Amino acid sequence: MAKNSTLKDIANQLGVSKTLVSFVLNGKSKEKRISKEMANKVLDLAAKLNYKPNYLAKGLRTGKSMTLALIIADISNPFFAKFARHLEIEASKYDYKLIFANSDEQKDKFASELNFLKNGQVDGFILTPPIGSESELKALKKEKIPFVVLDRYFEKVKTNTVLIDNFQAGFDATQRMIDNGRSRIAIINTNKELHTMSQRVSGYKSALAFSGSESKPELIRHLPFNQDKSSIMEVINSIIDCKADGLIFTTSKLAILGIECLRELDIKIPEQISVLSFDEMDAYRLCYTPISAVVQPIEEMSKEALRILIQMIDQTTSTDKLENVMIDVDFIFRESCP
Amino acid sequence: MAKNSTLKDIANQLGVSKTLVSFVLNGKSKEKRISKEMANKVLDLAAKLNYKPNYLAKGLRTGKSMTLALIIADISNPFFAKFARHLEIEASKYDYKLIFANSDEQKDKFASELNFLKNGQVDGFILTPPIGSESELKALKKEKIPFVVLDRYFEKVKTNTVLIDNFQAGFDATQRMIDNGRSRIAIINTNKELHTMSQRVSGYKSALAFSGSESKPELIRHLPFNQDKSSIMEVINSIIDCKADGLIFTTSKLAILGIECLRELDIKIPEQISVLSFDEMDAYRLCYTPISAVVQPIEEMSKEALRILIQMIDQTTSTDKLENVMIDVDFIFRESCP
DNA sequence: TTGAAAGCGCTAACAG
DNA sequence: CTGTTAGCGCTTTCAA
Repeated sequence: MAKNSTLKDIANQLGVSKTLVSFVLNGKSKEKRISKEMANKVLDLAAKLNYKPNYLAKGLRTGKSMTLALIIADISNPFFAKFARHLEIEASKYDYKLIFANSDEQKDKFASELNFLKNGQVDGFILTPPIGSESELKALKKEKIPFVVLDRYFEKVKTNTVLIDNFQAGFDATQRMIDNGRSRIAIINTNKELHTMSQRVSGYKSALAFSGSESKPELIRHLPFNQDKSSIMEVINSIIDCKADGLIFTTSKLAILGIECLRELDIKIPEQISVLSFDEMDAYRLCYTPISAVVQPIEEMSKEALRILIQMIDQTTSTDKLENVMIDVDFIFRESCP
Repeated sequence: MAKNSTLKDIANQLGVSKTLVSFVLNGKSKEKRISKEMANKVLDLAAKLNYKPNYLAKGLRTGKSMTLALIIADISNPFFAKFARHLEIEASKYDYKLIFANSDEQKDKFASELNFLKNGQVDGFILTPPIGSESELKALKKEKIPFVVLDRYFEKVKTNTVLIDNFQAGFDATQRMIDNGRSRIAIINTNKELHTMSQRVSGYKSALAFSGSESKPELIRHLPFNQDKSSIMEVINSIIDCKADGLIFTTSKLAILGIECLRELDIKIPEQISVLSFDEMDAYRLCYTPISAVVQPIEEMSKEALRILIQMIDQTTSTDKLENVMIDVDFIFRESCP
């Protein structure tokens, strides 16, 4: 690794002090009333030497590493990959770098990744913690480490959180099917221990109740975290036996696999069963099937999350004003079938 | 941000020196012949104080940040997301953290991201550089910064590189269609300036030549970087007019969109046109269409890339033995239709 | 077996 | 307007 030029190099070659160079290079020429010619000399030499500040040194001194960490379930899940994408764009706007790690939705892995990164190398965290991470979040709060929770909600610990109103989304989705004349609407869910997920089902139930019909247990199905196609096939067969005419998938992965199943069974969408999916339009685009969807505005959520996080970091020393903000970003309803 | 406990804290509380504590905590008790009881006292207190080494300080001192950077086209592209996933898993095995950035396949963005990260904060790079990044790579070499190029090949600059043999893959894919009795095989390509991409087409041509038939220009089509469905539709219509009976997509994005087009045109796969895609089985799985595919073993490629990179980093001071290794990872041929 | 001290590159009082 | 100095937390000679 070639040695980079340092502040000292510039200072020495110019016969001035490191302080002066530091001021100029940090844009404090005005503030510190440094002569224009001096400033220019410094700037020129810095450019010529291809000077790059050493962020380790800077960070060590200032206590800010200009690095954020993102701990998500799995970066290869397109939903999270899109978050990563937009978070990186936003972070770079603030001159922050982004480290990421995968928790695989496992509490222990999440905790160890988090712990590994809690060492002054990271100024703040963006997290989608797995079920049961309350104690980790509480620890972070106690340690006053800035973090924001994305697309997750923990009833027992107040945090800054960015998500859509999943209850409302579930309600609207169901209402829409009711409005379109569907009366036996099924819902297939997964990760029901996740608050956001259970809220979607609550919204569904509420919409049904609101319209006078009551929800039928045999049409409400929960699958474990790692669904394979055969388990979905089983559930779908069972809801078909129950004469479902509408079907809501609470995740796009469920939808993609589920639509494959419907195809294999020669069920027509939306004629025989009207289908709606949460999260993505991927299910629609990739399966080339006319369904509607509740879409999370990933870009906007990322922006909000980063805005809050940066604010928290900047406030760390001052008043702790920004506590426990819950940002409900509006979800988007995409229609593609009646 | 709560203040973490430091080496000094431990040293003071135990009435010993920082040196001693450092030795113990870095597992050098044996080597430095430190008494067992002393070592245990240090270890115990460190655990009690929840001591975490400050990586900024450590890095500043040792010149190693234990951080790698990944600069890819776009993390939200599933192909790259999978790389990110496996690279992170591998990196953490070596106790490395991973920063990522997106180049959007733009030379300038790539250069500026790279430049931003070249500051001692990063020990090495994993790169999929866009077309025209030769000078950046040369600069890295000159600066002796460890890096490995993934899934890209630059004829004009020798680097450590990990990729599949795209020529061979193109050859095999085509050969396979020929073996299955297809005689008018079309190929739709994109990013033809990318060496890996043009190699796929070269392999295709070579297989045709090898079998005695010559390649027909009207069946070889190149699309620009950002393809939309309408441009693909146009190309597909044209190759159908040319009576193609086989079709090779050189990327999975092309395949996914292309298969949608074929569906809309009511072309039967594989009866009317036999389809093969590069890169992923996503096209198959998601479109639920019987096609075959050349699959890149992302996990293995990631492992190789990281193995090489770590080796380079460790060797930085010693002999520069590891120069310009080209790892050809075996690709996988997945069959699903005759 | 252990400790003192220097220094990685940078910033920020404080002093002139 | 510019310089001196101390020190962030850690590793590493060198000395005891």
